[in-house]
Amino acid sequence: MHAFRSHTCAELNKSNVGDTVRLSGWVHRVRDHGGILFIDLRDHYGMTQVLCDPDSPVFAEMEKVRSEWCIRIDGNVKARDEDLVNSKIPTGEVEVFVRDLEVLGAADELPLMVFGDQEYPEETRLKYRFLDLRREVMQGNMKLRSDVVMSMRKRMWDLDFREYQTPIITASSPEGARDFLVPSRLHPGKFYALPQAPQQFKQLMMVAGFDKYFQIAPCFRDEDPRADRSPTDFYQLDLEMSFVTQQDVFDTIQPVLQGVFEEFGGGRKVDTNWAQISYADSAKWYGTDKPDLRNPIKMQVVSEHFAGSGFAIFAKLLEQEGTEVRAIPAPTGGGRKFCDRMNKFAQEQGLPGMGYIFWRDKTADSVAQELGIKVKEAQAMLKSGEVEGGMEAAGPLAKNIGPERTEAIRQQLGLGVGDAAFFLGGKPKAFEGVAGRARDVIGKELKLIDEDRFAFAWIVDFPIFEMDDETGKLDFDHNPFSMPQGGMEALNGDPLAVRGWQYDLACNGYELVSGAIRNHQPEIMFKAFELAGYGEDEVRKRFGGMVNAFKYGAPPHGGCAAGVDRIVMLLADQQNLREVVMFPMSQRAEDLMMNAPSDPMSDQLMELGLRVIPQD
RNA sequence: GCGGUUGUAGCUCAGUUGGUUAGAGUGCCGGCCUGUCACGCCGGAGGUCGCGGGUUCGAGCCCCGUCAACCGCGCCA
Repeated sequence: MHAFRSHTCAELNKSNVGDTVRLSGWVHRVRDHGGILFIDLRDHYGMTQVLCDPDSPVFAEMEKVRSEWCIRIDGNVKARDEDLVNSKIPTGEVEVFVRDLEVLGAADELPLMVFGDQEYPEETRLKYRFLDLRREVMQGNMKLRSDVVMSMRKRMWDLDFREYQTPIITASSPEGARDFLVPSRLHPGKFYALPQAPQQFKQLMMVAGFDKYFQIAPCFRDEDPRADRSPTDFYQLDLEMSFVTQQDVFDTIQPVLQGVFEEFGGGRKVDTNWAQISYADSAKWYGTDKPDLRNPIKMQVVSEHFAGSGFAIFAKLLEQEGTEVRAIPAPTGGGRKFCDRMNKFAQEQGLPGMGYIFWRDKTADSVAQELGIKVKEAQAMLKSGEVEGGMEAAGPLAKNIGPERTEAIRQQLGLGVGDAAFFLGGKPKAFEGVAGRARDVIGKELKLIDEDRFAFAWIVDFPIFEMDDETGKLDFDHNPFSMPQGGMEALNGDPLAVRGWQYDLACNGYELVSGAIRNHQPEIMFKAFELAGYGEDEVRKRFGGMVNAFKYGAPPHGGCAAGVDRIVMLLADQQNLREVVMFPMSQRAEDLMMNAPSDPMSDQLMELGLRVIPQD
């Protein structure tokens, strides 16, 4: 017999009754009845109940094993009586009577239990990741991740893409995120960098004529983390193709991702029509470039109703250049308590507040006020129909701007009794972010979001440049490698008006994909960099390899990269990336299990010609 | 760098207006138990209430500072 097992813990069934078997696994749970002892033995594949009584030669030893010990047992497969079958596990019709036991690895008292669904603090889970990973949910998440990656690979191969590896140690690229630097021993004082993405390499592959490239590529960025952003490294389904337009890239990647979501989405609805929304519209309607389109709320500009109105704050504001007032409609949000809570939310987010109007059935209070009569009389008149009921607008804003403007707003937003609308004013850049987050919160609180759906949209027409408000300097808004729409001609006009062949894919409020048709013409590239304040020498120094390559017959090309971790996170229905990463860093970019980062040995530093500046 | 939340037994948590010896569940140790599958019953050990300072007759609780974890902002071509 094999040294460790004849079967896995998921394999045995009625057909094995009478067999002598050998199983290895972990002690999931012990139920000791004195004269009889049950142990659930678990491995990667499943669970088998093994048992023991004083007839077994190893009964005394079996009584000593505890949760999460790794053991090997030999025994006989027995059928369970009909009333003892456990229908919860596939092996529930049988059990194994233990005749021999070998403790392969005993376990100390556990810092976290594998059994059960107790929640544990991240710190504990990360420090004892190997235990955390033994839990059923985590085993499932990791298997899902592996399956998703396999499916992506297969789908890409089926589209005639091939997977090529690119360097992990490369040159620092000055644009974009912060690089991880790697000191060079052979060139003391010089540094390599880990790639933020294989961006330049994949473009060089296109110049080299490979036509269709993809890679499940590790990317390294030294940026502060978020729940949906790993602080050190993450994986992308990276792809690039030659002789394509933006639409070609969309038509290529959509079936791949849609297919993956359909395959692993557990029956949740997957959008088949992916809208294309301009960056400007997305900002206006949703306050973000990665809108959650499961949320039906669409913001609207309502400046005209406030200009010159009795609401002085907005009326005055609108006299300034570049300002506007936007409304966030909130269907079913028509209650003072909810509106006040949202106003408070805006204040917590750093805005002065968020005005609101809500619509309700006319109350006796307001009829009484209007007619100068007692509330009781008003009640009676409403009831008898003497006074017409109907709808009224409530909230301080409605009073200030008067009934006509209020009604015009209501009609524009298409709202009715029981609904509310929130208003934000100023320069869009200053309030858009908060508006977007408010839209999320409103959608969640009012349960307007269809949780059972993956909602996709391409966000297109990103601006190439942005103006730094403080310095007044132009800089790249996104990435400097994108082709401006309109080419050289466009760059000779107003740079802030130039849009790029550049796009993101938004899904349920996450940016899942980012990409572009690349700028493969050196003159256009130099011009773009020049506008952003980088001279030709500078560009040659920083991107020399690629610029040089573009002088030798560069094909038009483009592509994108999809965030593998985020895709798996959505599929696994998790809110945090760490749930789908085998060995993630903590929020402070530390590996609590491996103890990284750590102090270097002094001879390591010596060899590299480095000295560490002490931090007080 | 900034803001929010949290920090009490190995683990998950409760702890009232500041008031006697800080509790529960689970795990651990011991005892009983031959059909459990979240086994049950009895007993026991286990605490720098994150850390430092302050207010008070008295602090787990109030104040100040600090550390850590997480969430968010800035940042993320």
